[in-house]
Amino acid sequence: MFNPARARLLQEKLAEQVVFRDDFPPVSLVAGLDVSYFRTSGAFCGVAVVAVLRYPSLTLVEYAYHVEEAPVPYIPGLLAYREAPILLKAYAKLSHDPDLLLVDGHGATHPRGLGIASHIGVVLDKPSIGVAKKLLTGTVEEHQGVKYVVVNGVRAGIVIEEPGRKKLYVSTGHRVSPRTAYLLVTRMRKPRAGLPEPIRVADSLSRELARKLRGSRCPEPG
DNA sequence: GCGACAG
DNA sequence: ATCTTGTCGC
Repeated sequence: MFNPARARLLQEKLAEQVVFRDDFPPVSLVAGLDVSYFRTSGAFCGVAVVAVLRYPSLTLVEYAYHVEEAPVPYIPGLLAYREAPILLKAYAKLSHDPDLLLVDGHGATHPRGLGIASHIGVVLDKPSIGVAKKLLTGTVEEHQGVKYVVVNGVRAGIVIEEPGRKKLYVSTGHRVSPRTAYLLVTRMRKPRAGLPEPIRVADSLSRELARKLRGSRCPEPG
C-alpha cells in the first residue's frame, strides 16, 4: 500500500543523487514525456507517451506509449509516484536511446528537491529537464536579468517569460544546469507554441490516445 | 491552526 | 489531469 510519509523519505534520499552541473554528450535525440487520463468505472486510467525527436530539427523520430491504471492518487509533491511508473513502462518500449529527457512537471524546484523530472532522470541516470506551467514551491529571485526559482537556498530553476506567451518554469532534472535547461527549452519552443516541441508532441499524442480509449477497460498494473 | 499545492 | 460549447482572435 502507498505510504506518503515513506514516499517523502525516499525522495529525500534520491535527491542526494541529483547532479546540477551539465554532464551530457552532444544532443541529437530529445524525448518529451507526458501523461493524460480518462475516467473509468472506479479509477483514472493513465496514458503515458514518450516522443523522441531529432535535435535541432525537432522532427518526430518515434514514440511509444503505455496504458495503465493510476497506482496512487495525485498528491502535491508526490506526482512521480502516480506518473513515473507508467512513463517508465512506455520508455522501455522505445527502440531509440534519447540523449536528453524533457518531462512535464518540476525537477529540482520541488519541496524536497526531487520533482518527477529529477526522479526519472536519477532512476534512468539520464540527463533531464523539468518543464512546468505553474510554480510548486520556492521564490523567484532576479539576478542580472535572470529570474531564478530558489528552493531551500538553491537556484534550482529559471522562469521563461516572453511577451505574449505562457510563462514556463524550467528546472534541473538531472545532469543539466538551470541555465542550460533554460537555453535548451528556449531553443525547442517553436515560434508561437507554449510548450517546447518534444513535450507538446507527447501531450498531443497522449490526449488523442486517451480520447480514443475512453470507454474501454483499463489495464491494471502488474 | 491556516493557506498553498506540478499533473 | 479531467469535466465541457461556444466563441473571440490571429
